[in-house]
Amino acid sequence: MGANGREPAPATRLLAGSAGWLLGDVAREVTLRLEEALRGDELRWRDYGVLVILESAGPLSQQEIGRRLAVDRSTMVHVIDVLEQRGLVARGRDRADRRAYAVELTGAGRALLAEVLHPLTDAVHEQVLGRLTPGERRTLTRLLARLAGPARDA
Amino acid sequence: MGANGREPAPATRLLAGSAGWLLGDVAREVTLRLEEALRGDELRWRDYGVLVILESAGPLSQQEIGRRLAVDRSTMVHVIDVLEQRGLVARGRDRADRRAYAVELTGAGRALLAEVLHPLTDAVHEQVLGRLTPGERRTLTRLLARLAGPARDA
DNA sequence: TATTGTTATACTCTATAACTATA
DNA sequence: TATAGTTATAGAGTATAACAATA
Repeated sequence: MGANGREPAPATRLLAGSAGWLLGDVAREVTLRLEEALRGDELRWRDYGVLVILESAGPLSQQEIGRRLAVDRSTMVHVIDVLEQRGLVARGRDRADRRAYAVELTGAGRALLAEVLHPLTDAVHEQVLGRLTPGERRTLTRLLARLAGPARDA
Repeated sequence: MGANGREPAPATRLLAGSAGWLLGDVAREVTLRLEEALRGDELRWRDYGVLVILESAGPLSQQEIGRRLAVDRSTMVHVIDVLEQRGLVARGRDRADRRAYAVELTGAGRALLAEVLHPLTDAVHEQVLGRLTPGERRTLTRLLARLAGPARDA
């Protein structure tokens, strides 16, 4: 009898009007479609985040990965457990600090990203952004990049 | 020891680059700031959504409100309980269907929206969008409005 | 004394199922 | 028989606190 799959935020399409609300609406749609797309591989948005971080930042401790995702280290234990059981990451030891793991992508993890996950998310972005012309898209990207910068207070 | 307040989505600023990821980053920042701003009035994003929906769509049943927010009716019971206890909404009876409530804004609810909550969210939007010139902002709004339309599949 | 990973535990959020009163 | 609201309950998700190994 549920109305939800397992979405993070409510779908308040009613509030639209200003750029702020529209932003939320569009982003929510992207997120929902991404979660939906990843479901086929039994991955959550967060799992994908771990893999992408490891791909771009090499071996990291569990705590460091959690810090970048705003997830507690105690929560990371299970997240990494699952990814390790699926053979997508491996817990190596950090030779400089034997308390910490050096979590790294396996070949399988790297391949899954390149062959499945990245194309999947590209496709989702394409579905949503495809309504714009290439020129409009460049404009949008430029404006959003201005907004996405660091510290910005009124 | 937590890394979170109670955010919905992880903060993966690392993935930025394309419009799709930037969109998520900016929207996440808006959401975090909104939750933060509403915390002062001990309201969650969802509570605000209920009030806004009632403001724009008049008295509605709990189930209908839940449908618009993608929240189950069993969950709505407590949401409305709290808002009612705070005197922001009232459970009237739907005279056409005595099974259903006709939940409506009270004067206090309407006043809180007008005097506190709407200004608050406007301020948050201003903080994030304020980096753009008025012209850029109009452009952004126009582009997002194109994206926020209904059904759009590749 | 501080930190990484771990575990046990508790708390929050939300849905499912069963119940009631209506329809 | 079906529906709105309610309640009890269960599950997912995630944090806090305490512990072992290491720094």
